[in-house]
Amino acid sequence: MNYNFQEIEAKWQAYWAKNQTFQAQNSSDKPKYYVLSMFPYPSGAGLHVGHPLGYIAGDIYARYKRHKGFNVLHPMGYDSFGLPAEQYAIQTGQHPAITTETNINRYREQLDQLGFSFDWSREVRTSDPEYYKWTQWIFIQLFSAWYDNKETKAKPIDALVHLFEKEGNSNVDASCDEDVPSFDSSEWASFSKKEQQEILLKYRLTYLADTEVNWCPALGTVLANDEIVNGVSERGGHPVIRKKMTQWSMRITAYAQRLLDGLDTVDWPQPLKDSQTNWIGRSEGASVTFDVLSGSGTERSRSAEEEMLNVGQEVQHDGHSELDSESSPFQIEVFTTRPDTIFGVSFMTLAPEHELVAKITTPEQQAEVTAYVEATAKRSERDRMADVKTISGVFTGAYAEHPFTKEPVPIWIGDYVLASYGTGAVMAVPCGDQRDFDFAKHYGISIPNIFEGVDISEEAFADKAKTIIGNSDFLNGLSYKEATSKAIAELERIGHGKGKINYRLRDAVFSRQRYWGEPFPVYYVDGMPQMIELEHLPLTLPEVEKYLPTETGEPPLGNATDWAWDTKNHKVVSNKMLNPRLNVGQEVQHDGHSELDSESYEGVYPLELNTMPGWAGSSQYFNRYMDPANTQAIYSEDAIGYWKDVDLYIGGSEHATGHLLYSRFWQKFLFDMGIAPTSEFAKKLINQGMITGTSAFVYKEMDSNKVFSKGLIAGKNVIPIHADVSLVNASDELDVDAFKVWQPDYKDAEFILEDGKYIVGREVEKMSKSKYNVVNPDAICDEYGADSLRLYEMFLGPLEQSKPWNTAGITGVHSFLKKLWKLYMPFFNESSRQGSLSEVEANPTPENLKTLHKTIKKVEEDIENFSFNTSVSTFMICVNELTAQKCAHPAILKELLILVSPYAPHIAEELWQVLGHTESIAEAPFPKFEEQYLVESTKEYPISFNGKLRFKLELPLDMGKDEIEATVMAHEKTQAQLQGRQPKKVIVVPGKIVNIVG
RNA sequence: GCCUUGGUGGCGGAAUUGGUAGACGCGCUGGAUUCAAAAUCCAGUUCUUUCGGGAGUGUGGGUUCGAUUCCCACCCAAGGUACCA
Repeated sequence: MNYNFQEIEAKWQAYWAKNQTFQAQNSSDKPKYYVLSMFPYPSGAGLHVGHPLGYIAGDIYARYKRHKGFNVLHPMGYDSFGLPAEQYAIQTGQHPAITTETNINRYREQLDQLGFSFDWSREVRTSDPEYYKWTQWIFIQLFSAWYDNKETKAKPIDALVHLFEKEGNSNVDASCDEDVPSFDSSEWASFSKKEQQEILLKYRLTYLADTEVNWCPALGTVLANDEIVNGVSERGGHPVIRKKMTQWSMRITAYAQRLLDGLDTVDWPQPLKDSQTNWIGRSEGASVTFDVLSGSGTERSRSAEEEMLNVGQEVQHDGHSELDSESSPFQIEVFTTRPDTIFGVSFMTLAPEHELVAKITTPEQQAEVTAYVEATAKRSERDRMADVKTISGVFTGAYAEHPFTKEPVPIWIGDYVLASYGTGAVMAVPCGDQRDFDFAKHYGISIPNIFEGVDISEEAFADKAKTIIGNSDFLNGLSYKEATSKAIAELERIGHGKGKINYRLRDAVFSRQRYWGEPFPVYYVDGMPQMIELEHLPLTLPEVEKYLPTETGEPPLGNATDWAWDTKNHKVVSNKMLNPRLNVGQEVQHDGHSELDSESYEGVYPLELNTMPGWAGSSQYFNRYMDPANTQAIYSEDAIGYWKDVDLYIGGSEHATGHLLYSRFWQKFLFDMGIAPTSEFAKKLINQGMITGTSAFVYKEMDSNKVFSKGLIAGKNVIPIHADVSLVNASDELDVDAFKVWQPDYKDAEFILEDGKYIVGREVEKMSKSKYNVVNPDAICDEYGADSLRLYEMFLGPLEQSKPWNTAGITGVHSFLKKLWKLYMPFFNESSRQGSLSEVEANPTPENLKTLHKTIKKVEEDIENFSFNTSVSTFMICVNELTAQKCAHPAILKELLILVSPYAPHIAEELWQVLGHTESIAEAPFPKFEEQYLVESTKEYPISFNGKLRFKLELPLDMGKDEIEATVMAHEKTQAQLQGRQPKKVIVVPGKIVNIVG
């Protein structure tokens, strides 16, 4: 009986589906374990061999935990909203729902083929209205909440309204927009409904705001920072510009500190934690306010000219004490991480976009400043970033007053200061910051030294640890730390600043001008957003004629004819029902509305035209799996109370600052609202590495029709052209005829061979359709089976490392499976297709037991450490040893099967049946390792001299230290005598090893 | 630049409370079986050598009887991030 993997795999996949072997229950006597692999976006290209790597690892762990007696939840679903389906729809008119469905079916087929233990009864799809109903619901929850900085948690907005009614907002410390006016309870009461709503919107965790966004004209949409790579869109590589738009935003910044703190509580990879820490970008320092010196009249202008003339020298100003007495109309707030260096300030720099630039610039400098601001605005963000070396800036003519010395400080503008970080203004300390130093050098601004014993003639000194402040009044002689806290205390005392923590993290823009995403459950009354009640959700996507933005520049949903909300009947109605006289802030052009009865307008309002971004649907899917069919709530309290959180999450590191940050944010919010029981959703996370492709190249000579084999290209001017890897055999030999059929452009090309073969060049690249290096799992399953593929993917190398795919090596694991199969053949009874145990009676030999328990120990350790690659080796050794031992004992073979079954479940099930079991192996208890079978009576000790192996001695294990020493000494004496030298001294390191010291 | 991870045969990679470096697999070499091939099985395979040995885990130092493993300095590669004040 041969190992017929195709028959076996089909049989067991059908068995698992029919018996719902892997369906999880939401309660159990067993402890729970939740294994989750990141759900895929079902792209049209299907799976390649790189995709299943993480799924296989997760599946092995899930199956292992099942053997270990856990109630395992191991679900799978699809992140099925996304741009590719929409792009395809724009090109072909095919509805994205249809292409998505087709792709999902293809994915399912491919996944099923690999024998995963997914509980498909819990499948979710983010584009399913029954799923995105709850995405919309979470949006409403965020809209209905504000963040209380005092208690560092989110609270219902009703509580805030109550506070406003009682005492206004003076005692409220909330994460909110900066331009919130202060008011008391009577003022609040006097506001109109609309004014109240406008104020509340500034507090809500999701809010509408005019934000400067990354607008991609080619895609007609807004992109998140992480969707832009090197200044162009990640998808398509189109240019991106800055543009102001009214957008929904998520107040993730409220959670900045908690997102940072939470990282210490989870077992996630360090690089991933670091990249989130980096992304949040906490810096500790102080905000300092500088008064702008008023009187930018002639006197001030003259000073400015002097300043410009007396470059590099300290400028003495007369009469500025007079100016001090004048009250300053403007203040510049800066953020600095080095308040200790405040006496080193010799100028200030504002971002060109800073709002004060226009107000403080003196008439003399006006022309130059305006020209500079305009020139900067024209340059794209990309140009500005690419051009870091060029120093540019302009003096505004204005001065600020140093808060301590009261000296005037010239105010410059420069594009090295970013409007989007901090306050868009810096106090420049050229002696302590290289950029300030370079700027000062370039424009001849003075560089006062405020460090003790440091030479700053060549470059700035930024080493905090070695800093001793000098030349700084009350800070003299202090270290960085002491000076910082003292400077902050002084600033606070004189009312010119305070300690501050600044974050790089920005609020997340949540609107997308796309069709294929979740619609917002939002309609507008008098321009103010209103939420649709839960019982009327989901608000499903409307049909549209075309998927592009409208001619008036509205998002694709602007094309929908039925996209208005009837608040009386709680349903979507035709746009024609809209009252065109309503001032809704959105242009709605309709013909023929005059025919309509004005009553049709009553209570009908326009709906939001934007859709949610890709990360909306993926930010809570892991919790929805716990109770996916629930129509009353996102999940029941019982379900989430039982499963709580993900125990093991497996996925790619590319989601570090996107999905994984947003998901943590939503989880913390739901935790605050008492909807989720934990504030982190995944205890442990593993990033599987990427499987790269091995591209093949042919070499075409420039200006000729010749294509040279790899060995012949030296000294020739050739260009490498990708060849499809399926046309190349394991020895890098190209099937030239097949290549000509595949690329008809080359059908007349002359292929220059070496030794009668055309040898291709090889290079490791990312696996991609365009590089023709994609290896498809289907072909491999056909030829070697899913079990071979699963084993091989694990065998390739450590899970977390990226590694190149090379199909050639799969024969190794495949022949292991054949050997394993052979081991069980004595039990195979052809007539009954069942094993019979009667033929065996002998006990397992000590060798059998030793091999087995060695394997149990290693495999268990490996799985716990996610070192799946080494356990495949362990299996191979085990099978080789048992084969050599002619082991045919069912007790040994049974336990071995359970060890193998997480890795190669189909063959394990089949052989399990061969051994006479009628139930699935899935629930069989994991073998227990017993030390006694590994204990030996003697041990071989390496005896070394000066680190080099001299000889080995086999000694009884129970021998004491002195005895070993004596035995080795005796041996050494004999050796020394034989070699005619003096014997060396013997030292025994307790429990370890024997050494001989000269 | 900064942060992180890593650097071991022809290749993928084993081995860390410091203890025989190169497990296991691929590839390669030789052999068995076969009319032959595939498949299977056995043996060999870090380099070098005058067959005694010598060298060897990115480079240079250090600690130690003994270092792939620990310490210091440097080089290289991959990933992340970047005028972040």
